[in-house]
Parts: sequence; structure tokens; C-alpha cells
Amino acid sequence: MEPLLSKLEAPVKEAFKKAGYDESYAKVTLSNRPDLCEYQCNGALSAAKQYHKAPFMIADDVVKNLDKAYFSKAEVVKPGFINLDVSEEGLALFINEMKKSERFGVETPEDASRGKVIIDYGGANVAKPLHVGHLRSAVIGESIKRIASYLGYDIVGDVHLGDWGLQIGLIITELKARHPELVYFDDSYTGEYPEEAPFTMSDLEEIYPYANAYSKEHEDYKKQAQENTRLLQEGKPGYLAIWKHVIDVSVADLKRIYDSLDVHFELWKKESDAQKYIPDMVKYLKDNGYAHEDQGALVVDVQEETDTKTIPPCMILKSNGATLYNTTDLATMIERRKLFDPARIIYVVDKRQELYFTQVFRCARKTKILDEKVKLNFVGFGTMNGKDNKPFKTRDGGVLRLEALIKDVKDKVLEKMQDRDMETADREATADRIALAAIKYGDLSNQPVKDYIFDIDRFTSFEGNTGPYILYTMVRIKSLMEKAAAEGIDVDALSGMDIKATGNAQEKSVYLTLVKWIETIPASFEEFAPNRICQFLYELCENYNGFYHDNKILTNDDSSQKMTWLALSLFVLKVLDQGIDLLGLKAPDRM
RNA sequence: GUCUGCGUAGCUCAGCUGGAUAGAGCACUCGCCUCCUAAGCGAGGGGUCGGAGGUUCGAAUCCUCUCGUAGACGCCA
Repeated sequence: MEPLLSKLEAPVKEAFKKAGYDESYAKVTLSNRPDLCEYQCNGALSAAKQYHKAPFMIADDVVKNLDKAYFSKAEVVKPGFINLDVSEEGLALFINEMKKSERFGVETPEDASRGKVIIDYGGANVAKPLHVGHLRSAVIGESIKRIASYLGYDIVGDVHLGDWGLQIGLIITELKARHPELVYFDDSYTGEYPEEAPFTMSDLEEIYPYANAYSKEHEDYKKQAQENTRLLQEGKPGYLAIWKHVIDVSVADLKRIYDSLDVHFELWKKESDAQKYIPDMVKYLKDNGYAHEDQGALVVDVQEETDTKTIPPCMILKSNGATLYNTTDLATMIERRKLFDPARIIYVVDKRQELYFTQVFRCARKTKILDEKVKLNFVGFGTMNGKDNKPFKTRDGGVLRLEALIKDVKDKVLEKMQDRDMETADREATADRIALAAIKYGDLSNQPVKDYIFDIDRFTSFEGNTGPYILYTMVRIKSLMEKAAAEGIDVDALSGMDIKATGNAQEKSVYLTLVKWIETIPASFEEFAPNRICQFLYELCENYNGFYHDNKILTNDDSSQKMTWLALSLFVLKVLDQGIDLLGLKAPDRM
């Protein structure tokens, strides 16, 4: 559907033309003075210079030539503002069309049919527990993916696990130190390795940090770990078996936690999957003269003339011949091209990696690993900080595990639910949803690039611009619908029912908010800004709650008004429900 | 040192393709349940939009400089 804003702009453009002015001045925007009008056009002010005419006169000409079919008000104010109100009938018509349209009128962008969109997010590593640092990538990536999918893009979310680095070497080294008797370390062993891993996830969670810390203090140990990493990468069978165990144990655990966050990946690819593409890629880069040796390393220059700063070359191989992050990322592009032939790849990564991705993107283009048609996007996000505005840490200074964070928030929610009369199972399930809403909404309501402060009290508060507030509004409407159904009203039929505006100001302001859905959703994808959706949902809830508070809906004596308001309430619920789904939240039935 | 992001109410943030009195939420003060979930609604106080110049009829918004802050700057990811 054409957004209301551009629908309203059309007659204004026409009026500018008719009055003899350039129609490019006819920009209609939301009013910044809601007390005066709903929409405004300031074009007369900017046109004044070109036409050497008082803005007021221009505005007056325009309004005289304006087709006022859509407007209940079109007036010229002081220097030359054109203040506009939409007619209620027009608005109700628009809402009814939205109700009937797929996606409530949101259109699929043109480029959605160009091919798959791969979204690389999550950022998990095997053998390391998910910690709060992984939260943003998961939450933001999941939301962007859901928005893209809703808009009609063919999406593939890839967790892209880190499974091929030093962390495995460290685990092998430590495991060997503790249990040298294991078959994996017996070089003469030729049989099958056990299916069962010799460790659990909680073992790994202890082994890895220990080995990591120990390697920083002991040079020999670190060398051993590096050597073991190399042996693994060369394919030493015993080490490959351990690596396989680590992956199995970790992935099961990661899936469990991502599930609890309602974050799901279509693809569980790993860094190691890209390794097989590296030798050919390196050869290709050398043969075609893209890569050259510099200080012993193999690099591709990516500096461009227009750069205001120096961009270091993209390193393909270290001086010792080893691969690194960039190498794997480029090889992953090759793999993705082969498997999916994507139209676009979106990386949802910590913003501190921006320069690396600039290098990698440029390198991929320059070397034609990806052709120019493939769009590459970097969505950099800021850090989640504690109340001291420093990166989030536990009280003793360690990294907080994501699971612990989720549990803390849930406990807080349960505490607040104490006086609610609910069955235990319901209480638990409801608390899970509220806790998740608190965490995710707290994150997503900020612009991704910004750092934000995680404040458990604020996020779990049911007041203000929080996830729980949105859920509460929905629960209220759900309960209203239940009561309506109990009264014998056919609730399902309400969605097909046309709304007839009743002249209520609060009702109108709900309409005026609903209408923004059509522009908000595509914008939130284009700008990679789920916060735009949060803002929309909050505004809708605020308006609806105001309306709800001051008006009797179900207990209304005027049956036509009652039905329209019930239909409106149900529509608001549906829009909210779709909106929170795009954020990755679910509403409970009661709370 | 170079480059990038950010600096708006006590706190957390919107607004930034220039326009009419700079908006929310939290916190604070006050009011509203015989009435569909008061986990709600409403009212109030609170601002040199970091600072200084400039462009413009008009600047939180654009340009320059400056201060503060976070980060990046080839063999980590």
C-alpha cells in the first residue's frame, strides 16, 4: 500500500503545480506541533527565495488550489506554514484497507526477489560459554532477520561458529596434561575413537578459561597450544576426534541457550567448513596478481585514493604461513557464493570490527571473490555496559554468562509477580516471556551502534518504554477479547469488519499511529534499526492505553461504536503481535 | 599521532534530508479504581541541545575550529 504520507502529499504536489510552483517543494511531513495540526508542509517557506515572494502568499496560493478531499483542515499560518488534518473518513478507509492487506499494507521491496540474503550473526565460539558479549549480536541479528523475512526476503541466518582457532589447541593441550592416558594422545592408535566425549560442557567451561589464563603466563604452554592447533589443522586424527567432541558438546549447549532466547539459525556453519576453500583461494589471489608479499606476509592492498585515512592491506596469510580471521571470512564468502549465490550478506558484529570488515569487503570486491551485485552490509553494534558505564562485568570482575543473566532477570520478574494468582507452570512460562521481553526490548530499543547501560531494574520495570509495558498492553486487549467472546461476540469476525470512525479524538490518534506501520517496517530494515519498531510499538501502546482508559469499549451502550472499538482493539493487538514478533518477543495470555 | 563514533532534562534516550513553544521514559510532586488487568491513565516542576565562530529570513540539525568521551589503527578474533 502507498503510505498515507505520500497519499497526502500527492494533492499537495498537485496544488503546488497548479499554483505555478515547483512541486518538489510540496513535502508533507508529520507535524512537529501536534497541538496545531496532524501533518504539515513547509514548502512555501523554502520556495519563497526562488519566487521572490512572501511565503505566506505562496502557501495561500497552494491551499486555494488544494483538492481537500482527504483533509478536514488545510490552513495557512503566520510566516507560511501549511497545516493539515486528515479527514476521519479518509483515515478510516485507509485503516480498513490496511486491515485487509497482507502485512497490513507493507510492501515487499523490489530487491527482495534478487536472491538470498545471508545474515551472519550470533558470534558464538565452541568450547566457550555464551556470555553477555554475545547477547547483542544474537538479539539484533535475529530481529533484522525476522524483519527481512517478513518483508519477503529469502533469508538464511548463519551462526558461523568459531571452531578452528587457538581455543581448540588450548583445550587439547590442557586435556593432554590432565589425561595423557586418553586414546586421542596415543599416536600408535589406529582404531575408532569413542563416540562419547571424555568431557561435558561444564568441564569445557572450566578447562578453557583455565588453559587460556595459564597460556598467558607460560610461554612453553602457549607454544604447545599453538603447535597443537597446527596439528589439528593438518588433520591429526586424534585431535580431530577431540575437536569433533568439542563441537558436539558445545553445539548442543549453544542450541539450548539460543532456543531459550528464541534465537534460531537456519545454518550452523563453522569456520572449519571454509578451510577447504583456502588453498585454491590463495592460489587464485597469487596467480591473478591480487596478492603480494609484504614483510613476509601475503596481503592484498585495499587503500583507495579517496580515503582520508590509511587502510592497512587485507592480510591473507601470516608471515609463518598461517591463516587468520580475514582469510576465513573471505573463504566463507566463496563457500556462500557456491552454496547460496546470495544477493546480499549482512554481518551483525561488534562495531570495533568495522575496519576489518572494510578491508575484507574491499578485498572481496577487488579480487572478484564476490561481484559487485552482491550487497555487503556491516551492522556494527556497541557494547552493553554496566551501571558504571563500563563493559558489563560480574561483581567480581568476570564475564557474566548469558544464562546467568537470563536467570537473574527472570528471578526479578518472578519477584514482581508474587501477588499474581497463577498456576506454577503458567507463572514460569509467563515469567520467561516477560524476562525475554525485558532483555531484548531493552537492547533493541537503542540504536544498534550505541553503547547502552543494562539496568535490570529499569528493563524489568513495567512502566515506560519497556518490553513488559508492550506485553501488558497486549494482555489487556487479549483479556478484552476473551470477555467479548464470553458475551457471545464473534471475535474472529471482527478482523473482517470495517471500522467506522466515530469522531473520538483518542480513537483518531490511534489510527494516526497505526498508519505509520507501513513506512516503519521497511525503514527499520533499510536502516538496520529495530529501535524504529520499538518506538512505533511504544507510541501505539501509549495511544491505545490512553484511549482504553478514557473510553468504555465492551461496556459501551452504543453498539455500533462498541463494535468499531472492538474491531480497532483487535487490530491494534494484531499489529502489536506482529511487531513484537519482528523483535523476537512473544506475549503471554495473562500477566 | 591519524581516523571514526558519541556528547540533548538529575538519569536513560528520541529528534538531526534546517522551519512555528527542543520531545519521551525513569526519578521527584500531585490527582484518578462501586467502572473492560491501577503492571494503567492524567497533571506539574526540571534544558545556555558540550563550547566558540560561520552559512541562512531561520540551526539541536549544515560547515570550521575547540573541549570531553569511547573505539580503531597489518601478523588476535
